Amino acid sequence: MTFSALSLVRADDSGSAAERAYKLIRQAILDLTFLPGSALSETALVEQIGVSRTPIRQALQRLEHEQLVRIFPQRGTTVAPLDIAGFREALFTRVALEAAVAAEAARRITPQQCKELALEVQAQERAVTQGDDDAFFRLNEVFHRRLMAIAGVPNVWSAVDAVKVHLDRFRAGHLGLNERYPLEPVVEEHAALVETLSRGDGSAAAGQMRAHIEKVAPRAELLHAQRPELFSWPPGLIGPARLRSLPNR
Amino acid sequence: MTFSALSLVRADDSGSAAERAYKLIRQAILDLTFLPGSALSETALVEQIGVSRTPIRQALQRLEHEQLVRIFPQRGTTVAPLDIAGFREALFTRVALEAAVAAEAARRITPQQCKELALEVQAQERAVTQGDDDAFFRLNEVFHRRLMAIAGVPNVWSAVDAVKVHLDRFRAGHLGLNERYPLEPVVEEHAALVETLSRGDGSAAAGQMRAHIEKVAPRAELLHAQRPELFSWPPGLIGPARLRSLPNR
DNA sequence: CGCTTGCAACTTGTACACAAGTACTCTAGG
DNA sequence: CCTAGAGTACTTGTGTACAAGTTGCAAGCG
Repeated sequence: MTFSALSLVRADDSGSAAERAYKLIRQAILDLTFLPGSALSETALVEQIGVSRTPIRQALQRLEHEQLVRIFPQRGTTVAPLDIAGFREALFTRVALEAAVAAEAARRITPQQCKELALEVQAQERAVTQGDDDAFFRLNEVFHRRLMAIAGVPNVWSAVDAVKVHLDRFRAGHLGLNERYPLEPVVEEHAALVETLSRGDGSAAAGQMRAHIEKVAPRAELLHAQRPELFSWPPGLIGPARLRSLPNR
Repeated sequence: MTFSALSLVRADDSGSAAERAYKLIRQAILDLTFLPGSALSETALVEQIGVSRTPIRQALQRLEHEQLVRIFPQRGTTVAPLDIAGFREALFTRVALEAAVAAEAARRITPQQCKELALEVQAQERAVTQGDDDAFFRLNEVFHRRLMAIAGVPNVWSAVDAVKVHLDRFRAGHLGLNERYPLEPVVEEHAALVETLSRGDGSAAAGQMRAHIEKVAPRAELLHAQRPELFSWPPGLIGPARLRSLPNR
């Protein structure tokens, strides 16, 4: 196809060509424009995105590092299939980090910061009431990052971010399913967490955070039942048997 | 200089040129062949390593992703200085993850696995007795990875590995200091941990692991006092004032 | 009919030339 | 002597040609 499904997503010309390519390909993988298991041709991406192979390759290598694609030297590049084991491990990682953050935040938080967090939760509530899911997800991310700043470890977010994509891949929005994940309880849990933090109860805050994040756990099996084809290597492309026979990296 | 300090390290011709360049540059940064804060010229690395700019650039971008170098577009690339705040956050991250792993491992471990762990600890003891520090560090890594496998989350190691380098940079071996970090207590802590795991006491195991890893905490301030020049941008190269005036990324 | 072998069409990996942008220096003018 | 400005020598970013390797098919042979 000459017309690019990618450039229709958004004509974002900010940043370097490599950065643009990275964001476009990443978004296309997350919203299933590129299906898990399908082959990614560098030359095809060159035509679709409109930059040369160099920035394309930079983008693909970043994506391989976060395990969204898999590069087989001299053979091809594919979108990584959804993976339940990977989901479980990403969840474990995020829970461990954010529970520790919550505990530390409870020790350090100031009354002023409590008020600010409460205001953020109110903003989240408004977004949910208005049905603006995208706005809520942004505010949700801000909220979790703020807790890390309060705990004095703002850069722990980068560690969370590295695994978060493997949880977000299972979001219904990305999968084109109609089932809307109910957001009201999420806001309530945030409010309860702020209350616990204000009491300075670290271990309770950690427990609440753990439960809060683990609420997404059922998604994996649910979607595995609904869309099993997204969890395996499709036949006819780069054969999984052949690839698995050479388990590089 | 025409002669390469890098190629003298080891003539490793395995893997792709990019992989080779990555390992060589990374090792050179860790053992202070390339000093923190110093400029890294791509063309100079081309001559030293003997590959073209393309794999060099791939390596530098990987290193930037793990925050060992910093790339300033159109200006230059520098080795990241040592950073106490980064050390603290890396420590926080590793402690949170490994404590959670220890707790989960305590729930899942089998008697057979207990015996295997005990054997590993004995091997560690032998390495320490023989003064083979490198062997011990390898066995230490194997031990921590084994716990993750037992806990059912083997890939959590990649998250630990991503921050571990910012702890290892502070190791005396890398810094060329004579102070030898006493390894005997480390082995004892491992033995005690295995004993706790065999009892299935998750919360005790988590606490022991936390204390075990946090033992390295004093390193940061200690070395900051001894080698403060490694913690800031040296003057005369790419000036920190100018760089900081354009805080991109 | 089944197997082997060689060719053709892909893939990613590497090298290199050039483009775009920055910083330092030297010179000319006040 | 000091300052402003242009030029030069760097830097990283990008495009592109070519090298190395793999897959699949198809023709030929036993």
